[in-house]
Amino acid sequence: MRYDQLTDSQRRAVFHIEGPLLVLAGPGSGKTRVITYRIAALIDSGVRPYNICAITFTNKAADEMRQRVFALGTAAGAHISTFHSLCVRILRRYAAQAEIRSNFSIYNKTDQSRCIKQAVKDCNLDTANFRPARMLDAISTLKNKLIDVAQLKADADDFFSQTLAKIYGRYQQILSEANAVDFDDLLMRTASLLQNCSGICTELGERFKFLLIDEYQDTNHAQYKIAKALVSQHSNICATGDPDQSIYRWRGADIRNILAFENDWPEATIVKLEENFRSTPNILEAADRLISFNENRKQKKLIATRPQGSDVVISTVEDELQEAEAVALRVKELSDEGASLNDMAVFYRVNAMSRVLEEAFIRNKIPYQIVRGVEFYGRKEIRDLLGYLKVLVNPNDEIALLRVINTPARGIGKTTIDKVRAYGSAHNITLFEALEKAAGIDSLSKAPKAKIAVFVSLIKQFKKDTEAKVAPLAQRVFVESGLQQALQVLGIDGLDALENVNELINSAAQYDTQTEEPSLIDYLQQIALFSDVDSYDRSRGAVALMTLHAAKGLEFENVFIIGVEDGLLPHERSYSPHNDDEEEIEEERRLFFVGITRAKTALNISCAQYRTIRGQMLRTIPSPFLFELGIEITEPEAGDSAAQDYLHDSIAKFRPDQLVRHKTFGLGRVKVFIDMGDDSIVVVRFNTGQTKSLMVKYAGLSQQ
DNA sequence: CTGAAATTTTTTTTT
DNA sequence: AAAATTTCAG
Repeated sequence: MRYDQLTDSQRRAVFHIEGPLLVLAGPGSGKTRVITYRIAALIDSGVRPYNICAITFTNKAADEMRQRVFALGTAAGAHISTFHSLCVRILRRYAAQAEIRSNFSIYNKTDQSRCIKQAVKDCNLDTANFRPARMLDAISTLKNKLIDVAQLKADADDFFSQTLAKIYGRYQQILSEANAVDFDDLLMRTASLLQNCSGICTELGERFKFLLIDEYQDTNHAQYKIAKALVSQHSNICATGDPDQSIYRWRGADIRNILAFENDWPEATIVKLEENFRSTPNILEAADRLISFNENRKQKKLIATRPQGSDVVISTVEDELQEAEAVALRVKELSDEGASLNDMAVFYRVNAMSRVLEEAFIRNKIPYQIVRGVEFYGRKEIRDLLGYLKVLVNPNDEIALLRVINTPARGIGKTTIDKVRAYGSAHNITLFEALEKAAGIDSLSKAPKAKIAVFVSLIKQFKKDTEAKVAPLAQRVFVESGLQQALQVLGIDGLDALENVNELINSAAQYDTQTEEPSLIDYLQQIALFSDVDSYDRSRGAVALMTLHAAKGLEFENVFIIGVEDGLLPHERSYSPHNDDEEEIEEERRLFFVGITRAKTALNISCAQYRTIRGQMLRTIPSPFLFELGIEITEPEAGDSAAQDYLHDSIAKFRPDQLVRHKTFGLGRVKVFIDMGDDSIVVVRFNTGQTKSLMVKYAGLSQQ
């Protein structure tokens, strides 16, 4: 009875129980609903929830899927997570066979970058010729293709590959000494575990009798291999996705996985979902015309089911300031007409574009949220506290140890650390072990030895608590490590940081209550896999600002896509000097397609004539994609449109304690504001220590 | 050893 | 323009 609302093709996907199934689902085709109902149908047909594994693209999507399944009234217990989370679970469970200790650290970009620099240095190579970022990229590509060091060494036939093999080898060695893995390792290690240990492969195949993978167009080779291994006994795989929405090629996603599904599983049933229940015909026509310019694709229809709506608007504006102002004004209008801010979003190609928007939203007093969750965990104070926690769980984690050993400053400087490291590598022990034996290191004088001893005992004190709940321990570490005091003495400058740490401890407390068996290991491994959209809260009554990539899988009544200019979308880097030009341009086109198809009823696209890029105001060229939409482009109105006026007709007002930024003095806080219309004066105390009285009209202060 | 200042580098998207 | 890194002064 509860399946009544499904269309025929959705029904076919939902009730296909046994054997391989590929659901080619266009945007807005109710794919998520199909997956949810399919899980329910499986359970209705007698499958135990325990035997179902659904893989989503983000943690957020996994959370929502769990809630949806729960809302259908089916028994809980199906495993629903991202590929990476699943791999963490598997690697922890079969740590011994995977040749890893289960308390492994997961290294992010910053950590990886430290390791690769060390690796290049250890190989006696110059970081100018072997750019760390490029090396990491190359290694990531190799890992996604499941090429390990030994294989690269065997295949390397030119100088670059041979050198890369050396760096790769050393990099892996550094990670393994730190008992750490990077994101790609999670997949690669799981893939090789499944390949080399047939017992484990069988065991997991029996556990997960039904595998569902969403966003299959964005799986990479490693994920493909893992999926294949998991279903090797029963072939109960259901992949859902849309080749036209593949936007992660640069990260190793291989669109061939979805295009060649029928080759892998010749008996596969294929269901196409071409009806679109999301967008108005206007929007769909634009999307369809755009994507049809891609050569490399399978024909697919976009069938509109909604009645015709308003036109898609493409407007040209003077520069990014006016673009942002125009968006803000339109948001206000819509909001005044009764539209919900929750249901509006602005998409852009690069994160740097959010700043101007943010200022416009603040100026217009419109609530907004920038969807960038990982940024929170990148803050200094957060990484410092997490650094301590990581050391507690995994004392081999040298990156974390080096981070916290002298944070807050406790007189253990570079020279001291270098001596201890030298001792450590000479005696083939880890840095932490060397610190424990610091008293016996001859090259150290008395003072540093004492300081090290204090640090070591501090860590050992904390360690007694690692089995308990996370939040109290985090709180204790924050206080007793001296981090809290270091922030408190900063006074007003440390308030934001203190606030952030509080937020972290709160979220840890939430983890403690929501998780069945909370543990510090699990907590750290989970937050390492946090993604941008995971922080998005649709109920916050705020307009969402995010990159086009983050927009994947979401939908909004009103969508704005800004900066549709050549060099930005398509991004200049996709006109790479080397190979595959067309492939990359097509991916950019798909990215635009994804953005457009998020819109339910109104879509505003804009393109500025000038844009400030890296501090320089440059003339732009409209994106070639704009002309592919088949929509007339609105030129900027001559004279005084509302958007052009805001800079001239209103002198900004400030209030005491407000944060402002000055071009040369930097950040400061308003002490006094004297409102005299055009001649208003503002007194600001800058972080440099100086206090200045400025004429508002000349100061060029930006509100923070 | 520390913190500030000067210099250099990097500039797409992110699980 | 912002971030990362190195150098410098105390």
